[in-house]
Amino acid sequence: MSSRDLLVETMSQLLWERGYADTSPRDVRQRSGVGQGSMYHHFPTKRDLALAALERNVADALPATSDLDGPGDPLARIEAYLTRERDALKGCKVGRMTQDPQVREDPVLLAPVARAFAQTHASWTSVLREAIAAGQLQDGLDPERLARTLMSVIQGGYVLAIAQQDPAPFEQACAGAIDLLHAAAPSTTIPRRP
Amino acid sequence: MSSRDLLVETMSQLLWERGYADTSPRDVRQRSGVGQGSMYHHFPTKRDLALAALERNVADALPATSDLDGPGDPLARIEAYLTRERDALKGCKVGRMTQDPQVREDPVLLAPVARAFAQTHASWTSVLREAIAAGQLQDGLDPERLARTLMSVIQGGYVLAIAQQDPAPFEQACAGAIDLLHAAAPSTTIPRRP
DNA sequence: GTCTATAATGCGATAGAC
DNA sequence: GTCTATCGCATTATAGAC
Repeated sequence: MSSRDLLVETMSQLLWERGYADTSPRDVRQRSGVGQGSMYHHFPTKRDLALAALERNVADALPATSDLDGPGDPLARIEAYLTRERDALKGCKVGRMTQDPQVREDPVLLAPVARAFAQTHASWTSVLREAIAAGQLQDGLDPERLARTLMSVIQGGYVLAIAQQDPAPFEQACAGAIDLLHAAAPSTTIPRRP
Repeated sequence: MSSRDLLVETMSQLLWERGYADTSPRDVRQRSGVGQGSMYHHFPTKRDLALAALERNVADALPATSDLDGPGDPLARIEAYLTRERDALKGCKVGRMTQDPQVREDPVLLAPVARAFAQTHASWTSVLREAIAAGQLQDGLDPERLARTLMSVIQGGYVLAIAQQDPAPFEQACAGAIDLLHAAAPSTTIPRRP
């Protein structure tokens, strides 16, 4: 593995574990074993390295949405995505970045994060639209809104899990969302004949 | 206002705006105008000051749950809480702390955060139980789970809003949650007589 | 590309006078 | 309680040889 790739890989890990503000170039050097000179040759500033690492983290995280995009029963895809194995105590490597002021205030650093969420929102909207069309969810529900709701359940679930130092709240949040989706199925009772 | 209170107040703001790692004792001094000697007299370390400020932020944030606890129609209280005016781009002053490794890894600093979430969860569970008992939500929904789900919607909504630098995703996430709750009302159609 | 040396600035605190 | 002075170390680089 080239020094360059090693630096990006290491910074990606550290951004996930510690965030931007709390990760120093020295941390990256020590964990990666790459020397000072090499590091500043490939990446003139910490920000440059962080940008590359952030893009890598986004590229890492997005394939998970293939659960949503893939073919098959829409509601089943939604449930598969919501029950997918996740390390709740580590949080989301993309969502995490929104809490780092130096990332959030820097349009260039924030851009990959915004793109990732926009794309995920599109996938969610699409599968929800399908579920409504298939009669699995009540007509009249707004797929774009619901997409925001379900994305939030995941992102917020991480927060609850870390606060309690226990993955259970994350799992309960997702399970509760699935319960709600089931409860929002169109009624199957047949209205009394007029 | 005493120097001590001024320090706590200022640290509270900075923890909300910038987090723990990215806030230095010097930042606190400069914004508060309190001198070095005073500061280290009242708070021997940055961590001591942060703990006091964190407890203040928790005390600030909890009264909002009175929307949930208060008397009246349970579902209306839920909707009131979910549509309450919030500055989505600033995020949650309590939830934010879960993303600071130095807070999350320090049981003493994390404790007030965990307590706040536990208490909020209790309020949510209680109002949801009432809503189910009142026939506003389908019987068989689990109030504890649903409480996690709705708390997550709020916490995650902040993440989406910051990622897009736009409060709309937050509002949509909450609106979508309300839509889902309405869709999860018990069916009012009368089943065909057997 | 990688190395070692150097440096300005900030961080988080301590010391001791008033 | 508040002030000023000082401190050792980390951060975020830069310089220039190899």
